[in-house]
Amino acid sequence: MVSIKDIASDLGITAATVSNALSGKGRVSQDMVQRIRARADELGYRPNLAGRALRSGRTGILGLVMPDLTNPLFPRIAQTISNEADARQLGILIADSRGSAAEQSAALRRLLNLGVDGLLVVPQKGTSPDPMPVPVAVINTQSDPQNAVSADHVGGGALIARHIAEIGHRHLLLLGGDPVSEVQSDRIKGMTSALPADIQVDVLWGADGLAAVPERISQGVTAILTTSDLIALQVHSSLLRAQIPVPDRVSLTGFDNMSISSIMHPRLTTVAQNVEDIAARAIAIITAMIAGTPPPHLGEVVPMRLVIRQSTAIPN
Amino acid sequence: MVSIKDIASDLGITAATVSNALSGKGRVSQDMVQRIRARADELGYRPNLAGRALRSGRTGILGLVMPDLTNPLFPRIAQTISNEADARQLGILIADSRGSAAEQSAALRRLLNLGVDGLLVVPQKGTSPDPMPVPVAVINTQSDPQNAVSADHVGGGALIARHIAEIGHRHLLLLGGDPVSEVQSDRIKGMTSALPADIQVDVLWGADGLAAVPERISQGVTAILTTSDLIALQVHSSLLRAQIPVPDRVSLTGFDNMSISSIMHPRLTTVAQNVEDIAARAIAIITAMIAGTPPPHLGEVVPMRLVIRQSTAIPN
DNA sequence: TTGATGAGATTAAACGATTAATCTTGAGAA
DNA sequence: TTCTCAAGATTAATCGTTTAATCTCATCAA
Repeated sequence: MVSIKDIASDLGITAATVSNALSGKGRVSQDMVQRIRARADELGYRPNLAGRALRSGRTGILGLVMPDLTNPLFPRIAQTISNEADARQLGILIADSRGSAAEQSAALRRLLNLGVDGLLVVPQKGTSPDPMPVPVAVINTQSDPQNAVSADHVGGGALIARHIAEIGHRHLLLLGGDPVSEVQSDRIKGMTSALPADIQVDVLWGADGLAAVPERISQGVTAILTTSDLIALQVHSSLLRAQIPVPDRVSLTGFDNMSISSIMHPRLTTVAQNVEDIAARAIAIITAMIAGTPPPHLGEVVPMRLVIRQSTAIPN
Repeated sequence: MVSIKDIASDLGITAATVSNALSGKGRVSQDMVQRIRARADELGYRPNLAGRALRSGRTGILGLVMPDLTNPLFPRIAQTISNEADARQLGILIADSRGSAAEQSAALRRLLNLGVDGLLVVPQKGTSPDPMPVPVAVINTQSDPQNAVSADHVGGGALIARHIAEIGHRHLLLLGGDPVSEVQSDRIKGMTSALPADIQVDVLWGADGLAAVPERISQGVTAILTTSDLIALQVHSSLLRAQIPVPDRVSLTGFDNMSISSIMHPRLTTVAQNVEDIAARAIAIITAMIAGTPPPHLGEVVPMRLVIRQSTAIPN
């Protein structure tokens, strides 16, 4: 590998001048800068990050911890954050906290050992990351006091509930995966708080809730609002089995606009996160924290967008 | 951050002794080793990777390039590889090559700049990674001469085709996404080569193939074999729209045993990769290459496993 | 002529870990 | 007593980059 010294001895100058020229920091003549740049390109010079990290105390690598990479939402976030990081010459080490708070702590520790400058954490439901020796930015939801930036889950819940109310449904079932999840709780909260008082609302959670679906429909529920496209897919599957047509007999909504939601039949009405915006803000915040400058707009939430498809209809 | 020097001055010895004690390399008395270990733990010492990398020329970080993180198969592979790497004290930088060969080259370059010791590449369909200054292990399929390890896609195709033939289907439609993909071609190849000569087989690709599904069914096709669960889901969706029941009128199979395949209704008959085994072998191969020792079993394929569910049935 | 000034370069130290070479000490042998 | 030997430690250099401090000139003003 070609180092700064190779370029220097090649041009009969010292390493310091090369460093100054390439970083644009010291005083180097225009002419010299040109020649150094040209020679560096010719030799295919790539700065050695280890050397730089050792001197500067920064590795230029961020850690990203996600609760479950097999949930299609998270790879999308990871992908977007990676792109955003690339643009700033940063690397992203992705870790999966696989369902448990203990795994989350272990993942954080591993990333620290690898020398990350800062951490982006989408926390396990119901947990907060332990204090860390490097800056941490949490991506969760507004009810988490640690939240650095996130989608407006409350607002998203309100959007979809209002849509369902507007098209005439009067008896709803809200179905969440786990009330321990702040995100899902906020979504449910957003739904309930946006609904007029004359609408009857049942809230159920988890597998029990899923199992209760046919019964509730027989009791008059005409719309099922879930906190995730994955849950909606499961509901849809159980409705198919029970021969209950969507949306003719019951309307169904998801959350997060995953790719399956537009492949399903009927295509699913859902709410989309502005993943790009969230990723950009998260990176902006963590880089500011690392640089020691005041991070912009801590705790801000990014509006969600209602995506109306064929799984919701006027009740009959 | 506490360094080796802190421990040394703390115990009134030199850094070299601490390094020797912790790595078990030089000659250090048992007693001294004990004391150094104890003090290191107390102070919460974590080796600085930049220092080590600078001296040793190794960063302990591998790059993993995948074609599309939003395809649920790849996060699963990434997750498994990360786990395997963790166990060996290695870090994994994940990059997404997002659908194009150009993106793939760019991703490889970025990972190189970040100083990875080696690369694991699941290549874009129809491409081979450019030659690299660090070892590269390709995870693709047996027809790729560069393949270091992969699932036995041909064998997997044979498994599922044989199953369909055995339960009595005599007119099949094989549906692939893109013939340029070596993986998908091998799967189709495996299917066709395993089928008896008296079975009628149509092979179609892409969106045109998908559109032709109802027509082919009217021409007597009783089973549709796809090269991906995602394609199967799309087929299923179009069959639903056309009111063609699965598996009563037509059997349907996928590939890769993604999580959606067991959520769908009917649950999808598919073929599973042994992702853990592939990940373990891939890491073993790349670490051997990096160490300069001969890599074990280059080009081996890992058997796939048939997963029979409710989307396939005896034709009527 | 002397001094001040500043552009343009160099020197040297530092970051943390590793390791070959060297030094110190005590024990045992002759 | 002197010599040998090895265990147990230290010394010093090295990896590549950055940067504060310093040096060398040429230019220009007084």
